[in-house]
Amino acid sequence: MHVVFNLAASLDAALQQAAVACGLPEASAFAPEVRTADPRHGDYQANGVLGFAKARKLNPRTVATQLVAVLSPAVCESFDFTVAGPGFINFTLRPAALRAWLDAHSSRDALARGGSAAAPVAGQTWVVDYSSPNTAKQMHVGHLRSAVIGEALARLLAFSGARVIRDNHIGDWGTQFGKIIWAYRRHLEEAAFARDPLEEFERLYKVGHAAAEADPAVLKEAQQELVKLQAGDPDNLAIWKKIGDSSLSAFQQIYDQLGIRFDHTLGESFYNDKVAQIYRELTDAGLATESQGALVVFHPEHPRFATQPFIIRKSDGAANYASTDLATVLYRVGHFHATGVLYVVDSRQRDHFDQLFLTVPKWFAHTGRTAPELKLVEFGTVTDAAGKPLKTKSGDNIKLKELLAEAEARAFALVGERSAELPEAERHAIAAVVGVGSVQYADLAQNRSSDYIFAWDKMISLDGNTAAYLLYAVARIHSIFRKLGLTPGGNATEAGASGLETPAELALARQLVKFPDALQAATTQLRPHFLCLYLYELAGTFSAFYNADKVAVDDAPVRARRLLLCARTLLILETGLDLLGLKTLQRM
RNA sequence: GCACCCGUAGCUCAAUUGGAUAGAGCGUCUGGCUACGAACCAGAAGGCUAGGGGUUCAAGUCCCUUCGGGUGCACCA
Repeated sequence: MHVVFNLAASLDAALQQAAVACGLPEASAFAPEVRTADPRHGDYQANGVLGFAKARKLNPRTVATQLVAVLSPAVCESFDFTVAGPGFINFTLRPAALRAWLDAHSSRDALARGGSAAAPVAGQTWVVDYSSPNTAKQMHVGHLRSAVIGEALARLLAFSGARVIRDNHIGDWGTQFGKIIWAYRRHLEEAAFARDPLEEFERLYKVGHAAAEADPAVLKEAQQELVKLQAGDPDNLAIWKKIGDSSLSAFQQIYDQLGIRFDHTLGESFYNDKVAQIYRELTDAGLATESQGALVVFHPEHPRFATQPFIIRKSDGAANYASTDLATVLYRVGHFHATGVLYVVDSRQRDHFDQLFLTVPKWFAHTGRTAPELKLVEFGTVTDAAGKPLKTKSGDNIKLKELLAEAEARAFALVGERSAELPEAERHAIAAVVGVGSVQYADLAQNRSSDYIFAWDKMISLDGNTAAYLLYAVARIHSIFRKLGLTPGGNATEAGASGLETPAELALARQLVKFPDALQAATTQLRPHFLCLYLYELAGTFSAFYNADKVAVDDAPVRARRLLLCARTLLILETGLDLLGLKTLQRM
């Protein structure tokens, strides 16, 4: 029996063929709309007959019955189906078809081949613009979501066959550097700098900022430092470089914990010499005009941006983030040949990106270029229980370094409770995976658009839709194989497996074959929570199976088929968690 | 003032973009370890989807409106 990776998509195609075969009027306009179904109704359901029939004054049930009568032999072999309700077609996979899918998808490579076979992004080049902190400041909780969500999306796109370019668009060219350099020259504490350069730069910024606030003469001096820096003064450039280097190495420690590795770190300074071309082209195209001394773009067709300007050059002649973001688009198209760009940013920047996305197509059209697809992947704010932006008690931003350290400490305490018998070094290693994974997963599991309430108890919790629950399922499966001295997915382990039979076995197999749907939903909609939800349900279905049917039974064919289910569950859980950016464990 | 986002069980969140009886977890209650990890499982209770109107075979989802919350709006990104 031949089975494809994405069964829903294959049913969709089969129904379209059937529409032609049974001579439906306007058959080419028929969209079957096959989706995974509530288990009460089967494995997949086609909803499209209703709308199609209604619009042509046909009886939906009659149309559905006609379609079903001419379904291809391949579909009939794999599925049972019925016409139900007002005109739904329900499909239920036969056990042999479930088994065939599981046999055909026994490795990560097989899953990846399936995932990229029909994916729209396969072969395309996508730049993912995420994380993007400012230098001279430590990363704080506000930087968490972009990093975590961006990394997951980058992995998902790559798994679907896209060429992915991870670009950390750091803020390394702002006005803050004048104040830092001013303070660096006067108030640097060598010992503190040696201990943690970034913390010292952060302190120097506060010193410089306060001094400039208090004394206009200082402000002037700081501005002079900035002018010197921008004019290429070697001393100031050296200080600026030092700030950048120490910032990047501090960022890298966080990225290492989160499993993030960028291909490029091209910050605002990189585009410093590329903005003049932007001013010129936008002006020549008639898009940019002078207003109140600034160079701005209006969009007359838009209700708000007809009057709310997109400022691409400040009235003092300096670039701002609109200038550099425009230059960045051009670079990514010209240099990386990007099909599109994902901007993983806080939803408060919506206006800016709406304006950017309105400007780029007009600009590219005027200059005879093909505009890339620009997509805003926006996310809500991280808040406390009261719904206010998360801060420390003293009102500062919570440092990411400290947040991750606390997550590990909480996980370590938990591992001590549950698995005191493991060596301490292993407990620490486990705590690192569980702690950081919990933070990542709690963020990813929720629909990114909404604000996100940060709560340790919910996050590090052992049950519910959490990282620990999923990691536990993974560890338990590894444990089965370890006890039996077998390798997951090994040919010998699964040889002679009999057909799937018990309700728990079948339920687990049904859940496994729906991985492609979750993968597709998460990737095309750029919403990792669809994958999280799926993996959580898979882990739950596995636990039910594990409780209902003993794996290590004496009956060899039964044991082999249950080991096969264990191995596929493990494969999909580990693949899925890896796509989300989480590490997994063999013991915990 | 203008614009955008949001309001789902006591709490935290889903609902495959208009599909069938709105689902999970936490908390509460009842059961299950001399079987492979109980960090688990089986079950119960809990809802006028903020209120009102509309669109259609079908609305938590789309349109209008009221109320409540959040965010953005001339040079910080």
